[in-house]
Amino acid sequence: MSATRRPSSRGKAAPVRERRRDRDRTQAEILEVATAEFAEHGFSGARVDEIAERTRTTKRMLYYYFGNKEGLYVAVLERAYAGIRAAEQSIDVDHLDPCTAIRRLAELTFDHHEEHPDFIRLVSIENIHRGEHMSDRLANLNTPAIDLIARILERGRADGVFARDVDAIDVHMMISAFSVFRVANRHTFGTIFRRDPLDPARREHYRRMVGDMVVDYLTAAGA
Amino acid sequence: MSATRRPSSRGKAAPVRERRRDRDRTQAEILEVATAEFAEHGFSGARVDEIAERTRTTKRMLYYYFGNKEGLYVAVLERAYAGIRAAEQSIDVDHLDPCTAIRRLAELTFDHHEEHPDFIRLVSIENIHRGEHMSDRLANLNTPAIDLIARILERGRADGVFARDVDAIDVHMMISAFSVFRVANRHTFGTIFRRDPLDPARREHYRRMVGDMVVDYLTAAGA
Amino acid sequence: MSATRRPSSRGKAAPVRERRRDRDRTQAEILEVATAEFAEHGFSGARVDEIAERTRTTKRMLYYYFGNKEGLYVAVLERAYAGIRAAEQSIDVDHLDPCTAIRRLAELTFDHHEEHPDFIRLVSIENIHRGEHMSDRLANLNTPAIDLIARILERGRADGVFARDVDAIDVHMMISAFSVFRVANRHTFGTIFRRDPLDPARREHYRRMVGDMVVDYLTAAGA
Amino acid sequence: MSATRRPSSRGKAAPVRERRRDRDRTQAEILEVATAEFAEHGFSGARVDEIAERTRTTKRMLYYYFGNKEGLYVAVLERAYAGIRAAEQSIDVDHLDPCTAIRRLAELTFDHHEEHPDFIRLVSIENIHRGEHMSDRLANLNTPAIDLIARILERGRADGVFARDVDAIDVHMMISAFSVFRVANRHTFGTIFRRDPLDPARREHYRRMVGDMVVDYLTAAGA
DNA sequence: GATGAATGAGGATTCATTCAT
DNA sequence: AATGAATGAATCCTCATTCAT
Repeated sequence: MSATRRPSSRGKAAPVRERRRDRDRTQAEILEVATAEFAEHGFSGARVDEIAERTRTTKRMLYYYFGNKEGLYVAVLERAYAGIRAAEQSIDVDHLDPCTAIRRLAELTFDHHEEHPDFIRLVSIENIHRGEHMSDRLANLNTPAIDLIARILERGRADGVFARDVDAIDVHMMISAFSVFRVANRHTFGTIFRRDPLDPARREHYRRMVGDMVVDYLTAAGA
Repeated sequence: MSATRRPSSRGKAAPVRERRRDRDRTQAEILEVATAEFAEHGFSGARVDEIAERTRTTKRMLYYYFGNKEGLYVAVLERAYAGIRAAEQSIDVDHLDPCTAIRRLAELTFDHHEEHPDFIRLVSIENIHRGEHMSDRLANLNTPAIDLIARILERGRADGVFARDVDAIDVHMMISAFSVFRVANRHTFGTIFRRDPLDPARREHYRRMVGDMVVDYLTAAGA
Repeated sequence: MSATRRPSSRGKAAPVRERRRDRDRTQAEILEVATAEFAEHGFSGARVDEIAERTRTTKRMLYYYFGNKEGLYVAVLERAYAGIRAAEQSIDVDHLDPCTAIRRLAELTFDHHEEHPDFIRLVSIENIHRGEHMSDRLANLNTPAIDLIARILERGRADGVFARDVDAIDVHMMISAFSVFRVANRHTFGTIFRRDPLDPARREHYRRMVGDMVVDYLTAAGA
Repeated sequence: MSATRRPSSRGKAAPVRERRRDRDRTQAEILEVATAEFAEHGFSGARVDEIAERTRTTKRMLYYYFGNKEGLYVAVLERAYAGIRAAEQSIDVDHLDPCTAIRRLAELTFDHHEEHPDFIRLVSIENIHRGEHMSDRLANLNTPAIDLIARILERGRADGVFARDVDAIDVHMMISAFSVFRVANRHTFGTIFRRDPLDPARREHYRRMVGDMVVDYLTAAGA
């Protein structure tokens, strides 16, 4: 208790900035908990009470900061997308030859999705809602992955190694499809075919598979 | 229990066979409506009242036939999987050369998913629930697609056209990933990249893409 | 307890009609209580919980029967207007001479409003809401008072006792204004002028006053 | 208390008179906005947040100046009554003959209420609350209208033109009833009888009507 | 005098499910 | 085999008010 109480009451200064930091910290905590709850149960299944209870604040604050359940959900979604954008922005494959570069990018996407199942779940959930909470802000954000792929494709074609006529968005879709499916459809696929796509023993196999898939497609002789 | 069961067969009506047909028809109607509702809103978002209202029977009947909301959902899910099984069972590609055969199969999967978005939605929804409603019955059902692919792979390797070392389930996963993603993630992908994966104008392109992808992968020189 | 339990379980018959009567009785009870609550506190001030608590049923039933708070309010309002319509319908002044008849009608309106302060309050409340809950059904109902007044005016003019050129609706407004004001504005008027308009000691005086007012107006020499 | 009061008058600013003017202006602005809000939605329906938001000050100020919601409402009510008092105080009809004078007064009341629907609404609202916020201050204020009417009645009786035995308060009630009803019950009356009492086309008719009504009543032959 | 963040208590509404017949 | 009425337990949300500075 007393550990969380900051020594704020000295003199008159410093409070505004600190209060704002509190505010941000509180919001961040709410978003953290809400992300878990929405990812676990979907929008309808998520419980506002449950989120509030796992926070140091009260339910009232969720409404104070985010308006209503939907506002909170949208904030969660935007935060999730901001995360993957940040991850993509730190990728640098320009120094690799085109084949290695695109394989590397596929593997990083593969890794990211495996490590962020909650993001994948949120995306599935949002698609069930027909993307109705995707604000324009999300659409207008830059998409680093596409730019990366575009540069790789350009180099690959200049080098003559990529024969396939396809653009960056579709290549991204191919990589995403595989990487997302493995996480998103893990349970139905695993149950029906008795093979868990996330089984660590098969991880390397699948990781190589996504790279092979995209490289083979781009370099195919008959393309 | 037995006290409430009346002999009922007195008077003119009550032919047993006809009553059963009525019963089946009623159940089928309920399942039809429930499929739409669950696919549209997910398990938590679906409303029992809504399902009942769009049926010619009453809410009480849902409980009479399916026990509770979850029982109805499970029945909907099983019916949906039975549908795709039936579709797969009617596929015959044994007369085609391996490359054409696998491409054909990929295209049929691609077509099926495009034509059955509700099935894709139900699968997404069930994965959000971590497949907890996937009964053993679903797991134990035969999986025609896998058998088909297995036969094609065998022929392809015998002919020497398929160099890639991969089994039928993983090939199926690759095809499914692409075909499912296009439908399942249509909205988020479409919003972010401003390209609707289901745009009819791009349909042929994507259909060829899934075939190229799997053929290139299986036939890759370096494999 | 056992007194309220009807001996319904004999044989198989009779339940439907009886159940409906129960239903009607329950609804009537809810409306009775709701009328008091809305009249006392207005729409916003009224508490659904409070209404439910003073009923033999539960809060859930209010929603079952009336949809929501507003639906209940509208039902209350319509029932209140139905009451005054019924009262007006039983008035018969055709056998009286025009002056006596219009005076009689004024007095009956005066009496009715004094005896139904909750109706007057509901009308005030609904006017605060700009009549937004006045359904067309209310507007389309016949208005017995107007017909009565119209007949009296006609006779009075035929007899030559009513010189004033005015129609039934405006005469009704004059009578209503006085009779409603006395009840509706009792408190502010009473406080400011230290004279309670509903003081029984002044009742006869005001009752005669409304009659004089309308008769003088209709018969005025200079009209 | 006194600990929080700082001397404040150090440096250039802080002229006491100016600060008071600021204070008065702020209060006046709050009252203006609060009047609209309370008149529109009633006491329970009014929102403190809404009032604060439409003001240049903050919500905290409402509490600082008026204590709580009820205190603000009382202030609004008193201000509203002060307004009509001021209006009445500027009336001068002593130079007119009694009939013309009382008709003039009735018309001025009629005009005032038409022009101040928010005042009429506040009065209705306060009556719903059984006048519980009418402070003694309101009761003790002088009532110019009554004095005016009293003088007119006296002159009229001295002249022999007013035969009716009635006092000023009751005459005021008759005039107010008509003038208030027309505004206060506009919506219910208008809906039911399909005649808007505030229709500009009928304004002159009603204005003459209130004058005729009171003059006829006071001068009636049989009185 | 002034402010933005915070909040406890309550308020309307919904939902899957069952009861009586 | 069928039905309309009924319901307990949540569930989302709001509101006047106060706290810390």
